[in-house]
Amino acid sequence: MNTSRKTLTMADVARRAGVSPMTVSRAFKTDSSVSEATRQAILKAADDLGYVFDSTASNLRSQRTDFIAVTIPSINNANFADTVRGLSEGLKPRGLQILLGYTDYDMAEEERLIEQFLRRRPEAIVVTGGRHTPRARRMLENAGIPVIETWDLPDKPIGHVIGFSNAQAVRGMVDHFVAKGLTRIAFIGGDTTRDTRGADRRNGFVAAMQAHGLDASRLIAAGVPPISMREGAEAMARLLETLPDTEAVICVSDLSAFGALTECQRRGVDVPGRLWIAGFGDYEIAEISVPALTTINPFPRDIGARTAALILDVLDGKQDAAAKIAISPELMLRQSTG
Amino acid sequence: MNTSRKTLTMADVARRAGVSPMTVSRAFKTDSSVSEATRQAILKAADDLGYVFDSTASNLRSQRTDFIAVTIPSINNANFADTVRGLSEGLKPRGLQILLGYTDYDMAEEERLIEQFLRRRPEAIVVTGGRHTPRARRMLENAGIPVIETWDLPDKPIGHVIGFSNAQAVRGMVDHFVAKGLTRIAFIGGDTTRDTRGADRRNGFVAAMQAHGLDASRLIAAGVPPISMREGAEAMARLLETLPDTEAVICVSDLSAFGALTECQRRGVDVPGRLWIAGFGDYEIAEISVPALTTINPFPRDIGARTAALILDVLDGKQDAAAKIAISPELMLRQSTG
DNA sequence: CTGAAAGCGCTAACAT
DNA sequence: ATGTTAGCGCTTTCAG
Repeated sequence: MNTSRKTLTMADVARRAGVSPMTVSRAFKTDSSVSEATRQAILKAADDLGYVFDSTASNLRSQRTDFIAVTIPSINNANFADTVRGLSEGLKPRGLQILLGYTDYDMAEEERLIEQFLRRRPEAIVVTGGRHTPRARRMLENAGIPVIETWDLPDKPIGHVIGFSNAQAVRGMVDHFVAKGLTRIAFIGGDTTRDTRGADRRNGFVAAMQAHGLDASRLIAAGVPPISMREGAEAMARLLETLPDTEAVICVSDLSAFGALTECQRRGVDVPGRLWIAGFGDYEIAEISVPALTTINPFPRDIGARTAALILDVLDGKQDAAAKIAISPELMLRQSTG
Repeated sequence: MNTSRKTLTMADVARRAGVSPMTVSRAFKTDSSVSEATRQAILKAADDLGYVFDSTASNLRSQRTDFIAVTIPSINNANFADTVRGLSEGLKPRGLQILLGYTDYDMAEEERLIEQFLRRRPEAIVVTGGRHTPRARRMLENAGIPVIETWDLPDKPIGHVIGFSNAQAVRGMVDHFVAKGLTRIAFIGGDTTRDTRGADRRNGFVAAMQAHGLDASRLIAAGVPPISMREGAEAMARLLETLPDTEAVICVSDLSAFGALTECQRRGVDVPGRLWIAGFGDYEIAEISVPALTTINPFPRDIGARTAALILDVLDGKQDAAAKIAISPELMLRQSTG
């Protein structure tokens, strides 16, 4: 590792290539007007010297960073990872780089992250969810860059929105169960103070049950979000002990649903024979587990891909009004529910 | 969204607070010498105006970005996510921010990413694995910043190393199976050209089998890494059809191992009664699936935490020699292997 | 504890 | 197609 060499600048490259620094600068931009011979000579000189372009200087002078700031609740979540992948693939052709941070499902942490990110002068900022601390909201409103809220359809969006109603998605599942003749339906979710999307799903469950005139009190709290497989299993154990006549369980995510399923397997409770189980997210495990899990697919990758496309349009000036793009989650019926 | 307001600078804040820009600069640094009254007045003025500190200018002038560049093979992998979490938690107290990129298990993509990252002038760079393209290697060697290779123990490290031998970890599992009297052992892995750690695991399997004088040819290629649960299931289907007398299968990861297990469940093949299955990574699913999966825990979070600690030491000048920290993966014996 | 001057390395703007 | 000049918004450095 070479730690001693002094920093090389474009002036060094220019001297070696026998041109001005400005020409070096142009040679490093693909689209600019430099003769091909000159460009090759410059790139060769740069390579010989071991010059590395300095973005920090470029960023300041050009007032462009080519960063897109993105906050997600957790880095360890296949759904959000898919969204980031969709985003990243859409942005890469334009040389935009993602500045990724995770909030741990904590709005105070989100606020801190947003502040840090805005100081880095990103071209746009993407946040997960439509609820924020007042200060975070103010910072986003005044950021002077495109703001995109995802994974939700907030009533009062800050800027652009690409998402779906978590409550309504769960309602569709409840409606399906009720149509199949079930009435004793439970919900396994996390502490509602943290994961606002999880809370929205739970609220959707309660509202849907009440709309059908059914008991909406079979609610099992599984701990602090994100709910793990283990916590799903523990919640299922409690459900089986306290409300053994339950006919179906909707879990806040596929991970907790799978955990719940394994608890049934350990106890010899037949799924779907004695109990139906459903999740949320359409993680790979839902498709492959035995039995396969009924779930809701919110198309995480599409959310990312469409967010990327929107950002490019906005930066190109092709989109001036605030966009509101509603994703339609799909109910995926599988063996775990009959 | 306010898109029109012109950019505010420290000079604006200084004017409003009745001080010089330099004092404003000091007020924004926690440790600097400004009277508390002045600092409060300045922060209030900044808040009133809606001023947001500009890191791009700070970065250029101070020649510090507080970025730590990190490349991982995939963003959608719980093991790497845990490493990033450990890293991030260790770096946060010092205000260091992770610049995260994923290579898709592709060394050419890694090279591109490293080049992009180095232009951003990070304080250090962390890469996953110890194999790189020649050019990537050269860039890292000449970067002039600490380089940490993780998740591997390369023969010729570039700088610091924090990891383990993937081959040796698998060897330990083979040894265990052989000690239990098994001889017909198979390996399910991906195309070996991409995932070098996966290839190392496969090589470790072959070497261990040969060391025991056993047939090492029961190798099922499951496709392009990363191997999904579904691909694990498909590989198991092929294994059961072509080599039905196999007694145990070691899979390149827990995800493929779980997929393989589900295929056995669909076919009524008893695990561990007729066949043993083991994975790698100690993902949550290995612990909770029924039967629980035998696996190897490489302590991903520790890798991240120790990498963070090392970076802080190096930046503080407390560590000058290249560190080589060997993690000892642990064999986790569970129901899927007897 | 506070201020003035200078400059980090690049590129916008204007020449030629 | 290439060069010159100036300056992006901070912070280093030196004074007081």
